[in-house]
Amino acid sequence: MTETRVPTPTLERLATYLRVLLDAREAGVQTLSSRDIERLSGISAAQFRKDLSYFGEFGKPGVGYSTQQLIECIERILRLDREQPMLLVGAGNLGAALVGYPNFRAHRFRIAAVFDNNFVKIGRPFGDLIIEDIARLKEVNAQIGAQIAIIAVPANAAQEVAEQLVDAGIRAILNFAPTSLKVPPWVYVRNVSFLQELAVLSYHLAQEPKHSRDGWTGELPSEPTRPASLAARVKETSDAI
Amino acid sequence: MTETRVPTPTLERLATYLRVLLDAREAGVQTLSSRDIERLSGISAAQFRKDLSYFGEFGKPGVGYSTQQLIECIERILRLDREQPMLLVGAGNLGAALVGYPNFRAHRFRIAAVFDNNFVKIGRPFGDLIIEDIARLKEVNAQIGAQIAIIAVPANAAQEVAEQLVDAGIRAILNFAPTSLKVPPWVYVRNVSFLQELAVLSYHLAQEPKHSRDGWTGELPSEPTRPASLAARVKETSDAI
DNA sequence: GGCATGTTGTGAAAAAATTCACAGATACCA
DNA sequence: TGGTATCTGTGAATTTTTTCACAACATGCC
Repeated sequence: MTETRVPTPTLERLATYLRVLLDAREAGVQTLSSRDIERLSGISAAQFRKDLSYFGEFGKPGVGYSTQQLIECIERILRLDREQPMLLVGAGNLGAALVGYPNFRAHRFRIAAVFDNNFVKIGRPFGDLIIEDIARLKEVNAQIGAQIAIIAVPANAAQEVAEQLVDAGIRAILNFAPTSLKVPPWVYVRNVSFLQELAVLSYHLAQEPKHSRDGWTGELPSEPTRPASLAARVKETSDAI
Repeated sequence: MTETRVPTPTLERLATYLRVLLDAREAGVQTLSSRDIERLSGISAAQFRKDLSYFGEFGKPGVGYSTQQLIECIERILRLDREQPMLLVGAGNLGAALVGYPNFRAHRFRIAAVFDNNFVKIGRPFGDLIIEDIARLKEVNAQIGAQIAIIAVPANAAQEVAEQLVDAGIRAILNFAPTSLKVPPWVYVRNVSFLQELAVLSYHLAQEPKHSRDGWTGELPSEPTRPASLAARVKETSDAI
């Protein structure tokens, strides 16, 4: 493992591995092999091992990976081992969903401030926060020191917001607006596009199904070696996301 | 262009091209070259041409692409040329954001029914709709005939929901729950994970900035040949997503 | 110890995706 | 008409990512 750049797909999968590992720890599983990960995540065992190999050696041949240890390693790699304050711009429905998203805290992400440009909303409570005037973005972030921001405003406002964020010292942006942001090279942007996702789904509907229904039993190709407790199903009314 | 399977990244980019084309049409632009697309989308001209080549020949050498014509072609490819009813499961904050998402309609996606398992919510209005009992999923979809569904429930409920959706005849699922769904091979699933996106951002914060700030002027490397109208900025209070 | 079983880490091979580079087509102008 | 400039479509080259396959290591059992 020398000084290679890590592929983005690898980073994306790392978050999946972490989720699986946390579930396993919850279930009291001390050790997992790469094949266990494959079964639990749908990502191939070889892929998993290769992904980890970019960062070092974490497993023990013949045994597997210590759940606890690997969790800690991945959290360190992804910088999930420290509190990460974030700025949210756009106090609409999506913003509300993000502010209320319960899983953020488990990964030490915290929305530290919400901004909007609608003077009717400014000053109103929003989750635990008060909606701030977008004009005060730089000022507020001077206190917070967030490096990550989430853009949840309409496309026509997104570029301007991005520029304000960059000015406020933001180095990474999660952009939900359907537009291509132009930012300086030291700012990293990831776009989330619901329409893009739906479009890809839609395309696949058009294709002839390559897989027939024959032979599908509804049973998962599971290995009976592990107790079912790992995949225990919580069966109760549970709040939607 | 023979019978090749289309790469998924190509499909994802198609939605981006479409967005750019719609903006251009709105601005009255009749024709676009692949380099225009590159400037507007950030995706390279060669990539754009290669992507289209999977589906046929749409441009005119020396001229470019007819905005209107290419829009129609991409909409046909992505099956965006017909009404597409969808089922939404999970009437939480995220569900609310999706039901209220304005851009769906422009692409002929329509959330036709919302389901939840929380008896307190069932029967209550949700956007234009009434929240239905998840138990009636199959029954309701017998009327609607949706092929696409969106899962916006917590991870521990997602697998069960997926199975009910499959039973109700759904063929494509957009999954917001942080879990790996097991579905029959004729069902196509795409996962959206906010945590995954944030984790990748977080990782990049850790990396040494490869790009120094030197030479960044804030100016985009734009070509002055086209009128600014195309990138006209709407400057007003606009509702967040 | 010796052997059977199971697992990792990783070069090498394969597959997939992107970029290059250019022939050929179109438009425009003098 | 010929010359110049522009732009597409695509085979080939390149780069990136995934998969394969196996040596080396660990464990448990007799």
